[in-house]
Amino acid sequence: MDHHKQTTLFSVINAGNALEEKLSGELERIGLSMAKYGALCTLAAAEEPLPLSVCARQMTCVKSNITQLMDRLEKDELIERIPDPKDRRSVRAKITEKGAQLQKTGDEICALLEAELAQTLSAIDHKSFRETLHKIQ
Amino acid sequence: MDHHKQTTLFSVINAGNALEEKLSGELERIGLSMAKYGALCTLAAAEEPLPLSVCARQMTCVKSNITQLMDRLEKDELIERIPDPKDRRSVRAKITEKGAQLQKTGDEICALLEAELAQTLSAIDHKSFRETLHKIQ
DNA sequence: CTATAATAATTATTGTATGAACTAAATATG
DNA sequence: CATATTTAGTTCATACAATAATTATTATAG
Repeated sequence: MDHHKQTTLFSVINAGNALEEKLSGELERIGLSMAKYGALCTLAAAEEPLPLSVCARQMTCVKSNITQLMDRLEKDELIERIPDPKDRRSVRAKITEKGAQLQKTGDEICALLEAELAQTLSAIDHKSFRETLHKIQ
Repeated sequence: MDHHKQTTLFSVINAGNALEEKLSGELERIGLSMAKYGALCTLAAAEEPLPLSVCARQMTCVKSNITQLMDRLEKDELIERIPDPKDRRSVRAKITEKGAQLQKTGDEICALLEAELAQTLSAIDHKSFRETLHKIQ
């Protein structure tokens, strides 16, 4: 869904969306969406199964979203839900071997896009560009 | 749904998402979403009712998406569907007075955010920043 | 002219995201 | 200790975006 305003505001928004679409197109070929890949990254970085509420906090989304996302990831056998004996309210998401492998493949795809982007932007100072963008968040 | 990779790729994606979220939060206060505002902008710029397929093309999204979006806009009385006597397959979306007014209010919100962004980025050359971002799309 | 193609829009299904209402369990407070 | 509050997760309703399949109409080819 594109917008066509010639402003810096929409330049940033459209550039972000264009890259997101490109990345999500690549991820799709290995059966991942941005949401699934993001969840797998969070779980892979954690090195221990995370409570779903922690996932929601780290991924800055609401709990109900995580519930559904984990449902889909579980159906794909990329994670499994395990009960937490310390807190019987809590459910922890544990990344499977299959999930960990797919996450790594996703990282490789990101690295390729990052390299491609570096080419596109070769004329400018990446670090200052990134710092500028970071001000926006 | 945030991602946390420290790359230029995700700097652009996250910056775009941050601005989009900010804008959509402001638009929400006048009852608009990004999708609704985008459709109203397209129709307001056209100065004549547009066939839904033309809307889909201009907004780079699929027709089924437009069908649903126009359903919601029609329920809000921001557009109305009118039949096309020239081609009985075609349905044209006509922006209402209420829709046109809301679209203008949306433009004002965008202008405020653009000004705010200009402040944030005051140290850099906006034009070259925009051109850099434009390479990405 | 008739059979076939292409086009316009809708419906149905799925994925992603949010918020509200709910259940169960843990924690805090009187 | 009993009650109230908070926290964890799910379910439900809604919005938005995409795909595939369907219907209706128009255009094209033989």
